[in-house]
Amino acid sequence: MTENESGRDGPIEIIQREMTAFARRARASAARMHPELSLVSFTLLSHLEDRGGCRATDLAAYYTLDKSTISRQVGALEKAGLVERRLDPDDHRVQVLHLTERGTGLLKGVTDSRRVAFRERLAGWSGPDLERFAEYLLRYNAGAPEGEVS
Amino acid sequence: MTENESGRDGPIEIIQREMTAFARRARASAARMHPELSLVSFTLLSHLEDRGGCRATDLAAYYTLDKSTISRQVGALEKAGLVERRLDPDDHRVQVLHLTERGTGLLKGVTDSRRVAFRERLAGWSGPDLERFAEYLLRYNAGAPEGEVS
DNA sequence: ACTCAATGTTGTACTGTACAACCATTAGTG
DNA sequence: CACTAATGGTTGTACAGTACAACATTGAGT
Repeated sequence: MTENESGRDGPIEIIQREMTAFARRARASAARMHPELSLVSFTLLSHLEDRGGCRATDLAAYYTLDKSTISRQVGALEKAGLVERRLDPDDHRVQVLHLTERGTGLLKGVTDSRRVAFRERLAGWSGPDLERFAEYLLRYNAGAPEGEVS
Repeated sequence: MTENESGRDGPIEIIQREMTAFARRARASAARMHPELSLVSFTLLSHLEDRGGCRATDLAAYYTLDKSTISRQVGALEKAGLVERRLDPDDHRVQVLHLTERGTGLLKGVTDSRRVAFRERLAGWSGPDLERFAEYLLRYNAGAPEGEVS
């Protein structure tokens, strides 16, 4: 092994820098595009839609966020009428969270316009390049350290 | 063009989701790894090192941050002894920012340990895959919307 | 010389987040 | 069964990061 691992450090440096750059911008960028739904809210709502409802604890575990953070986020989403809490009849500690109709609608709008933005941004890419890039990202994120599953 | 642009939407959806997931985690992840230097501080210090010193306004423009944000960030970095402000003799409005010795040292430490982390995370990747992934990320970020150059 | 632009700092406010203390409820054990 | 422990959630508090607007200082252009 050479000093920089046989030239692997070049690409690694770039990957590090570019992922970091992206991360630094993403929140603000998302906020500019969708002032009505932050990146965090968007992902929480998406998760709710994917799962067809889940508990606050599940969200906390999935996103590695504190339960208090989730509690307040969900509180805000509820106040905005995007989410509703249903008491679980079997376990009265639990509130099952569901998208409201309004939440579903807003999520759909934002999802669509995000898709359009990504489509535009990736417009010049060939099909195979898109597929490889997607695959690389999956692989990269799958290797996330302990407890950072998404 | 079919409804979903000839199957391009699959990968696009994945790219969107995975980039977003990464962005959501990056800050907290960086903070866990390096409690002594936030992701933002790290990038500011890096920029200073790259450029060999620059003005607060340059940082603000480069990172699309408000000048007040930069002012306070730099203030904190200065208080921590990582950065020093030198009055520009030609223009007394300007402070040229430079890494201190301590700043250089800390930056080096964090940079190294980040490199190690990324190396580990990408350990199973082939050379060509690393290169392609790096290339894709560059290309992707180069296509960032207006004013989001890094 | 006067006005205008550029550089920064400070006051204020909001979001996202964590941690710790707490309440309510359920589960496990002697 | 009764008590203790674990689980689910909320609330108090604190901090980082950020923006916007008002301001002070300094330099530039007519």
